[in-house]
Order: sequence, then structure tokens, then C-alpha cells
Amino acid sequence: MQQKIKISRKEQAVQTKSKIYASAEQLFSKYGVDSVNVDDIVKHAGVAKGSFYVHFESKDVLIAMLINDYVNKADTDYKTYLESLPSDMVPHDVVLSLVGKIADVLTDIIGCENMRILYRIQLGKDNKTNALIDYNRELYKIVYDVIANGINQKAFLPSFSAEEIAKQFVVSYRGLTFEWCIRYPDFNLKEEALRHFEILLAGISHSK
Amino acid sequence: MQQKIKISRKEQAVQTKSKIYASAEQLFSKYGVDSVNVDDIVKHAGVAKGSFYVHFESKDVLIAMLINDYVNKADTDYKTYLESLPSDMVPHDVVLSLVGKIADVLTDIIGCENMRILYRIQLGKDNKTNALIDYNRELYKIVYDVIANGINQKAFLPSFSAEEIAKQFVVSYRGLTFEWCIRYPDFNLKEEALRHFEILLAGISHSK
DNA sequence: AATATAGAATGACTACAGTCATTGAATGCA
DNA sequence: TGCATTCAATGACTGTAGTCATTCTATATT
Repeated sequence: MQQKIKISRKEQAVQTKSKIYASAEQLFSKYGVDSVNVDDIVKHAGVAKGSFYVHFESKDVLIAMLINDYVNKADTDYKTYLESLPSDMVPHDVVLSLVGKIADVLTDIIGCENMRILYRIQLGKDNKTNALIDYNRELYKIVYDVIANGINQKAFLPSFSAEEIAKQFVVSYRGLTFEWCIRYPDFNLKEEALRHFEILLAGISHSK
Repeated sequence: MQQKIKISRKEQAVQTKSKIYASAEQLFSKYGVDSVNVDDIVKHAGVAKGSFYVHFESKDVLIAMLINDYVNKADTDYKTYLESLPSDMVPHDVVLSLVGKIADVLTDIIGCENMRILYRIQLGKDNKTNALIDYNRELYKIVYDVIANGINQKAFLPSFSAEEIAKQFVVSYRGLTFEWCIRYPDFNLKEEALRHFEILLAGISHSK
């Protein structure tokens, strides 16, 4: 009468991990990451506390994974957004549109609280988190394409490589987002980002 | 036979706070902030644990105060550094010199670990810390002076105000420092900062 | 001088992240 | 089939930040 479906040890482990991940996602989205502790998560998942740490480095790493998944999903949208822009738009304006769109996504979809948590975790002493997660990879690639295209069209100077500019773009945007996180709500991310990149596009120096 | 020097209640409180602050400073610098707990500090100061929380919001706020004091002391040095530069140096080069000097101070004097802790605390949910401490105020003022001077000398475009540029300068530098903190030691702050600001100075766009 | 008030000081206590020695069941091997 | 190995699972335990009801005493008020 052994009707149980046989399940391998490995599959079982994957299922346990999923149960924990799903429970965390549910509880976090319902009550917020600060109001939910690891005991709540494992109780909801129906496993022991130790099991949590078999599958996840720490509570923070799990949170970072959840938020990062979310951020990456949003980042992928930028490609669709760029394709929706008129094809005759000049690179200068494409960059600024993208800058604005990113601010909208950060403000309306991801939210200041999530970014703050994500950044805090990235700065944690355990750089194991950082090895696992390649932050802003998607965004970097999209920016790179836009810049490379601008250089090809001779709209941007060839003095700096597209790689270099894209890298510094992401750095600047992180600085802006950081400022937004700590000054919220007294800092308008979109406005500041647009001004920042207008300066970057134009340069401040007469020498050319 | 009451030879005790009379001391007011307020003075007493100030002394208690100082004892805690000094003990923390000593122990942190000797063993590092992660190896010293609040119990160690209050034991060393000869007060009860509760007293710590009478005078300080949290362990993190105390750490932030200590590091911020240190950072501000370093920031003040930049003024001296700028005065040491040849007076005929063009504004473009003054900016880059300052950028390099800041990187040196962050790398050699303050250190990645301290910046990481400071940023992590700034991102903490308790924005009470942030109300207390005005981060990078000194740096902003110094950058502002350099930029305003550049605009006066007609070396920089008047399209953007010195306030605006100085503000964005600080934002960019925070983005760079953040990246340095999380990528350390695989990120050369000075190199990246110099490249970043070379791009900012020149701009990337042909339109002018 | 007697009483009331403020607020500094206290330390036992709670909450919670993270640990680790032990258990037990699936898999590999003879 | 029986023994050995592996590793997921367990939960009691530890370390530490932060709390709070209570005590104590200098100062203000009468």
C-alpha cells in the first residue's frame, strides 16, 4: 500500500528551499521585512529553523535575493520601453528618456524602502551576497547599447568608450538612488537624475 | 567631612556620556567595531547598560558619530590641500587634483571598512541618525568654491550653477565610494574617480 | 524645611539572528 | 541484502542589541 510518490533526496531539498522562499515572499509582502522574523518564516513553511540556514546564508541574503529578482525583472522592461520610443529620437534624448524611466520605475514600482534594504545588505560585511548577485547587470547592458548606438551615430564623442560611459552611468545612478534613499521624501529622484545626466551629457568644461 | 566637589546633575550626565563615548572610541579602535559589544563598552565605562541608551540612540548611531567626526576632520584638510596647489593651475586640473586627493584620503586615511559601516548606518531605518549628522557638508562647500572659481574664470560653462554642479559632484563621488566599498579590493577608487570626472568635465555629447 | 518633580541611572528582561551537535533517511557499494 | 556514507533536517542553545519598570537624587516649589 505504499502509494507515496517516490522523491529523491535532492528533489526533497529543492522543495524545502522553495517552501521557505515562498513563505518568506508571502510574509514579507504582507507584513514587511522588518516585522517578519526567521521563526515566522520557518513556522509558516513547516520546517525547523536550522533548515533555513541549510538553504540560505542569512535572512539578509534571502531578502536581497527577493528584491534583486524584482529589480532585475523591472530592468528587463527598459528594453521594451526603449523600443517604444520613436526611432528618429536623437541619442541625447534617448538617454534622458531612459534616465526618467528608471526614476519612474524606482519610485513607483520598486520603492524607496526596498532600495534602502537592498543597499544596506550590499554593504553588509558578508560579501558572499555580492558574489552571488550581480547587481545592475541588466541595466548596464541596456545603457551600454544606448551609448554605443549614440557613438555609432556620431552623436556622442568617441573620446570615451561605451563600456566606460555605461559603467560610470550606473555608478552615478547608484549615487543618486542612495541620496534618494537617505533624503526621502525630500529628494525628487527624477528631477535630480535628469539634471545630473544633462550635466554629464553636456560637460562643464569649455575645453574641447 | 563632605569633601566631595559638588557637581550638578547636568554636568554629571555630560560626564557619563563622555565616559561612554571615550570608552567606545578606545575599544573600537583597539578591537574593531564588530568585536566590541555594548556590554563591553558600558563595563569599561563603569556604567549600566541602560545608561548607554539614555545617551545614545543605538550602537550604530554612536559608531556613525565617531566615523563622521573622523571623516569631517579629513574633509577640512582639503582646503589646506587646495591652497598648496600652484596658483596658476587651471580649474580643470584643480578639480581632478581634488578628485585624486579625496580618493587618497578615503583609501589611506579613512579606509573602506569605515566607509562601509558609515553608509550602512546611513541607510538604517532610523533616519534620526541622518537628521543629526549632515554628511559631506564640508566637502560640498569646498567643491562649490572650486567650481564657482572655475565659472568665474570662464573655464567652466555658465549653463549650470556652481551649486548644482557641486551637488551632483558629491552624489557622483558617493556612487563611486559605494561601488568601491562593495567591490573592494577589486576596484581602484582613484582610477575610477579620475575617469568618472574626466567624463563629467568633458561631457559626452557633440551638441554645444 | 518639607514635599514634589524631573530625569539620570539601573540591570533583569525580551526578541531575534544565527550555531552546532545530533538524528535519520536516502543513496552507494560489498 | 546488509553495511557505510552522505547530507538534509532538527531544535535547543548562544550572543547581543535594545527595553522598561523601578530606584535614586538633585533641583524646584511650597
